[in-house]
Amino acid sequence: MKNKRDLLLQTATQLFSQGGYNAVGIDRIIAEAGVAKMTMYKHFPSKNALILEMLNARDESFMQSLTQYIDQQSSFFEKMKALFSWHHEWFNDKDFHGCLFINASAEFHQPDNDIYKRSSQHKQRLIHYIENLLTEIYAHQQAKKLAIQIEILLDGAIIAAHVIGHLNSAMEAWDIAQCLIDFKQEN
Amino acid sequence: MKNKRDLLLQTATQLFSQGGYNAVGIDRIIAEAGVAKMTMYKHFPSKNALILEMLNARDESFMQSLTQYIDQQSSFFEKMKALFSWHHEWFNDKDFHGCLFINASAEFHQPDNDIYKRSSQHKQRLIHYIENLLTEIYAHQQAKKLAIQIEILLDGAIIAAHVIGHLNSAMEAWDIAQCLIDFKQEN
DNA sequence: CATAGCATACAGACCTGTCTGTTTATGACT
DNA sequence: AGTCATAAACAGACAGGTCTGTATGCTATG
Repeated sequence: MKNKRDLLLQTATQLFSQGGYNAVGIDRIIAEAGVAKMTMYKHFPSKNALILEMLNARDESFMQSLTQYIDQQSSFFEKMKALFSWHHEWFNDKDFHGCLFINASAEFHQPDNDIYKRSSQHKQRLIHYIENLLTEIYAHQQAKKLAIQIEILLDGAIIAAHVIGHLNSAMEAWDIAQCLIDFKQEN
Repeated sequence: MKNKRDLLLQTATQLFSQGGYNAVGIDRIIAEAGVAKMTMYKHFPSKNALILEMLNARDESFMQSLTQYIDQQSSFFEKMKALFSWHHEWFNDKDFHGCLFINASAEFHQPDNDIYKRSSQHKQRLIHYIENLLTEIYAHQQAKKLAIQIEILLDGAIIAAHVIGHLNSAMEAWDIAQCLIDFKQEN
């Protein structure tokens, strides 16, 4: 049997993803995880704390999975392409229910809310990673601007996949990115 | 005094926008609107029905405002630019709390949920409108593909503005669009 | 024996939707 | 113009359910 804390985080990730944060209660999470309520409250002092820790874990596994996927490629062009095809695979997973951070922002968007701030942080971390990828080709200033634009493409693709059900959106976004990025300087 | 039904819809729009759908209760809506609970339940049989009607009204006013704004322009280039600058103004409104339809999809994303279906419908309606704009320049097939890509740009900009707080995202998206669209055929 | 986890009940708050009875506005007829 | 019937909105209590978080004992395993 797994560590109860990780089991709770994993169950919470799945249920919050499927049902939303406010709609899914503590009782359902502990029932699905097969864990007593007191065990959960020993590991996480509140539901909000559970959500925050779950987002932390998700941020970590998201970035790790993405970077590993991209690191398999060597050329700049292939790396950028991998950035989009990783998203394509994500959207076409049967358990895709949108981005946990975007969805969290939808439910908790008071500026001082920790969950909201954590979601924003995740997106900024991703932008920063993309920016680093781009510095292989671009100057600092331009990489910064392009990173934000690519993040716009990726988030737009997430929404198109989730809300509209357009499961090819990541490839559409990649089309746009190719038109946006100048690959001529490629090494 | 206004029509109570419209007053309720307007109050619901504001409160759901600020606080989210599940977090805002009926009691708070009727209190803010200064309307009795039975009056609300006479106009809308349930909270879900209120949300649906509110989304209908928002869809209508959204499209009307956008199309009026765009119709002020005559050239294709200026119309496309207006599409993005309308969004820019929206994001920089002090009452901007993200897209009501994206946020609704985040809270209700069971495939058979009416609210989810309504949200998807709104996005599709917008895509269709953009597609019509594009047919001025492009062939049917290409306009269809481009419309989806531009919708990806707009939704990405919404997320960047709402989640990351990047209030210039609409203009960044417009930059991308200009690189995507061929204006040489402009009349 | 001690620690971790179990089951379950409970308090208190809140939520949706219903019920009742009162007040106000409207509008038609004399 | 004045009167009265009808409809709409009002206030507020209430039922039944759900939610979070706490408290209490019991069990099993090392």
